[in-house]
Amino acid sequence: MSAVKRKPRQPVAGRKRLDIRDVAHHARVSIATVSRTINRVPTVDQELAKRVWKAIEELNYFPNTQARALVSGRSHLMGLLISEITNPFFPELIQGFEEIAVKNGYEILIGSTSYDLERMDTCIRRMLERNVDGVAVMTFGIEEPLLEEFASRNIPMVFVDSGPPSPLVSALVVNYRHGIREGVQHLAALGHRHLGFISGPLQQRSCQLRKAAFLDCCAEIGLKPLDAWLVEGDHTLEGGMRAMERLLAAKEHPTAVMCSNDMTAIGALRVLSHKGMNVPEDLSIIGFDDIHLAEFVHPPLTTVRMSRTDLARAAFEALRSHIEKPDQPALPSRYPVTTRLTVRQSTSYPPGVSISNGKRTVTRKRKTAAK
Amino acid sequence: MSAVKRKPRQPVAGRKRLDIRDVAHHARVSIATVSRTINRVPTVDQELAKRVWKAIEELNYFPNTQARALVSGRSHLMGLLISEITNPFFPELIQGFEEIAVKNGYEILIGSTSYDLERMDTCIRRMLERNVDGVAVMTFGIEEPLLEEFASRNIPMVFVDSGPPSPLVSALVVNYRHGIREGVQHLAALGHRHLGFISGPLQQRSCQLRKAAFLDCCAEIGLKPLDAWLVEGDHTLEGGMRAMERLLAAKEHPTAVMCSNDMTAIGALRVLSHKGMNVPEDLSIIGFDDIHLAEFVHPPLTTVRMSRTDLARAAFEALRSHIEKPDQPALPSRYPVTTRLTVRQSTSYPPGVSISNGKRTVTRKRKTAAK
DNA sequence: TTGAAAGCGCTAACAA
DNA sequence: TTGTTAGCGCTTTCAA
Repeated sequence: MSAVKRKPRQPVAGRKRLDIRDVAHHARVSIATVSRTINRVPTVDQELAKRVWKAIEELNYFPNTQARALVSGRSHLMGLLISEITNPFFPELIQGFEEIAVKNGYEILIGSTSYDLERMDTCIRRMLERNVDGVAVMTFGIEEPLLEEFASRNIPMVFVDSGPPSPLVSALVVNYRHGIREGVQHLAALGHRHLGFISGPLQQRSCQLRKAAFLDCCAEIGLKPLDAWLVEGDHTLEGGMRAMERLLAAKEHPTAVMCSNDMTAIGALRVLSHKGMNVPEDLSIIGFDDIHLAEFVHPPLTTVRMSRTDLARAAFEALRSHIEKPDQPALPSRYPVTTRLTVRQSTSYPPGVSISNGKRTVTRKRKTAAK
Repeated sequence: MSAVKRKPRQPVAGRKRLDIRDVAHHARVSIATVSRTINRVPTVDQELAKRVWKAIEELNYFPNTQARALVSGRSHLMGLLISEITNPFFPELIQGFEEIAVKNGYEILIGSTSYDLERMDTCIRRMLERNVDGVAVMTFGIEEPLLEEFASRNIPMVFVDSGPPSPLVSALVVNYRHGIREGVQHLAALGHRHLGFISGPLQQRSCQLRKAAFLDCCAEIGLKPLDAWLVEGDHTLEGGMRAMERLLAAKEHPTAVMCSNDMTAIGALRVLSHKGMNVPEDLSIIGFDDIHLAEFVHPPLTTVRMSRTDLARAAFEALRSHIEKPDQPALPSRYPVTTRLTVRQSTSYPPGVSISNGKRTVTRKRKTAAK
């Protein structure tokens, strides 16, 4: 009952921050009013609000996020689960996500799974412990049962291409077909009839979709790639090299190869260059993603662009609407993201077809002229 | 006085997590004992501890980080301030830092400044708001007065190459000279006398140091590069291209060029390839960093390796010792990080010197043979 | 419209 | 060795 005098706890040496009481005192109002002002509750008197803001300004106060999170049950933290931070696609995605998240008052917790179950588990645990308000699963199709942990706690998620159906889960639906069709038709228009495809790891849903889109788009125009021209890579540069070597080992090889991502394409380019083959004269290559680097390889890569900014924005918005309007009846649960071809210099006529179907065609220069 | 019955607040629909009380109840002990058990306070009875762990296991309980942070004053969050997440050097650094941080119970908050003062300010504010326990400033020498915000709050910091002197600040001291000397002497041993250098942005301390090390190492062996051979880049691929073009515009150009980072070197390689010049036959190139990509450009890049893992580990340890042993009298405040040359295929004899000083030398193949 | 006060889940001081 | 309890800084209910 009686207030026993205790020595006040000082958590870490001298690290005492200003708190809401200091502001309240300075502005001669109650802490409740300060809280309401900060949270822009409309019923606060103009005059008082002004005093509060002035005090905040003068003291350079900002609220303690942990306390806020503790009491409100919202951490303003979003988990961002990616495959591999060293794949250049992801930093670009992170950048986009971070930008929009920060602008809207969220912080992000990045988890890099490296396609490893145990790491995935650690990432999920970290996110659970930090109480993320939502999770963007940008691993492109490794949907683990592990993710049930989020679902069972009613933590919203957003997936790419897939994801368990649930009221709190949305999906970014990437229209691979659009860009891939442009790519296939671009090759066909150049005269290619022998197309190959280096896929990503086929246990990933997204990689299956890309490959299927490629095959369908070929079929649409009556093309049927040989089995030996369909090789599985792993979305790394090294994997791309290995895959291209396998492709070239076939008795006949295609005159154009589409790759499931740009790193794969860059690996393919390396192998061709090592073997003394010229791109696009001897073989055309198309990538996928349009990472920054794509423009700077030799030759600059023709590729299907999937915008990181679009992806990041859609993922963020999907999560935000679930978090902030949890009882909205009809939230969109599918967010479309499109893809489109960017033509650069890794594609041209197939060998020996530079004058075909009556059109006079200009042969490309071997070396790009220096500007 | 009287306990008024209130409707218990339910923060977010159904998101009720288990708390320490549930565990206490389940294990038939007090919450204090649960807390002590979790925090491994040695005075807990073995028997009780066992019961507590069992309860934790059975309930799949884990503590609420925000509550812990609030009461302990420690967020177990470290800020990681980098320049540009899309520069491949940084994801590799982040990966290393994240790995060691997570293993030790810390989470990281990444701030990408993009060399922009305003963004830097935002990053600092975010870190302050989230109450980071320490900050690793890996921007390589943009020390802003803004960082005073941390110092004035007694938040430990670690810098690369520099940083304001203070008891809570440590510095990673990179021995640029070691690797750069190896590079310069490697070139000299091959017969090069005309060396150029493409620096990074010279307002960065780290870039000044690299350039100075290069010049000193040249001087050591009696070499003095022409002014026209010392060009400033900006550590991007595009910047490297521009810089190399400027270098080639000089009346005479050097026979070997060292670059302040690998992206710059890769840009330089591009330009040379566009101009039809062969590396290393016409010009040798050395990079700096040894990013993953360095091995995969054409030709594979000879470069000075600065280990991201070493850097990350040193930064983490520096912060951790300040955070966890704040009153340790003699903490190391300088952590050495070394660099060393990795020889690949972008360096060779200067043109026309392939048979020199009596040694018979093998001319390199133009194309690397395919394996 | 405002203020007092009850917690959010936890740690740690103190009492037993 | 264990339990009781006062806060950590904030939001929000309730009463005024």
